[in-house]
Amino acid sequence: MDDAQLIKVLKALAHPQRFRMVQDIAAAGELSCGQVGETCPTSQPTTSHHMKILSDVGLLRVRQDGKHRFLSVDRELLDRVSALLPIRIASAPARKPAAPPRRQRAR
Amino acid sequence: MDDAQLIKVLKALAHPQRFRMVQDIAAAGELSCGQVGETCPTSQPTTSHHMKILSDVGLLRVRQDGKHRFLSVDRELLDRVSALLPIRIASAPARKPAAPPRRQRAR
DNA sequence: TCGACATATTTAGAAACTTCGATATATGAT
DNA sequence: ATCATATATCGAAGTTTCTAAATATGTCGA
Repeated sequence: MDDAQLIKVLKALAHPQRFRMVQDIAAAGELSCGQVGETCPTSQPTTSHHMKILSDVGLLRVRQDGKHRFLSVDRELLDRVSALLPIRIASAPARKPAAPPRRQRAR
Repeated sequence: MDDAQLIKVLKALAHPQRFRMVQDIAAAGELSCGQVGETCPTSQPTTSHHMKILSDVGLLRVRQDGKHRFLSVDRELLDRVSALLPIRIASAPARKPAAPPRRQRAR
């Protein structure tokens, strides 16, 4: 997983409602979309939209069963993100001055 | 640190430029605002804006020295966030249906 | 005090995000 | 086939975030 992907996962989690959805699904092990919606204060389309964001980055797995879609949390991905975060920040290569299109004064 | 604060830190990190700034500062140990700006493709006000967001959530420490402000990464906070993330998601209490202002059908 | 440098704030427009109502699609039951 | 349920998509309004130009603030040295 590269930095860009890591950042996408962080962004997906950095929203109160999505964070709670992940918590709820993790607590239950597996929930249908409708069950997740029951604890959400927002409309069904909004809930669906957030679930898409979470599954797009891989945090949620989707299993279809009849007319239901059951969601579960990919804990392995979550753990990988958690473990990677400090590493990616601590051991990034030092970078030298980038592009010149800038207004800052060099010393 | 409660969930809301955790989410704020994640949100602060979930931006490519801010993430890189943290990486650069961590790699150098300490950098002045101007030095950070040298590797940023954006204007000085924008860079300053992002630094404020990062320091507001506590990810960056600021030390003033003369006319320079030196930034360093609070690795302890970063480690705490990293360690807390899977825990907060894995061990959140199960929640039952919330407020009724919803359009979703109960089963 | 004045001038130069380093950083912050204000202002404003563009872009992205969130949300919802309406509607569409898919699946199982009758 | 038709209908009801479950979920997704579309379109648009409201809000927030990002960005930069202009300006302000603060600090040092002369």
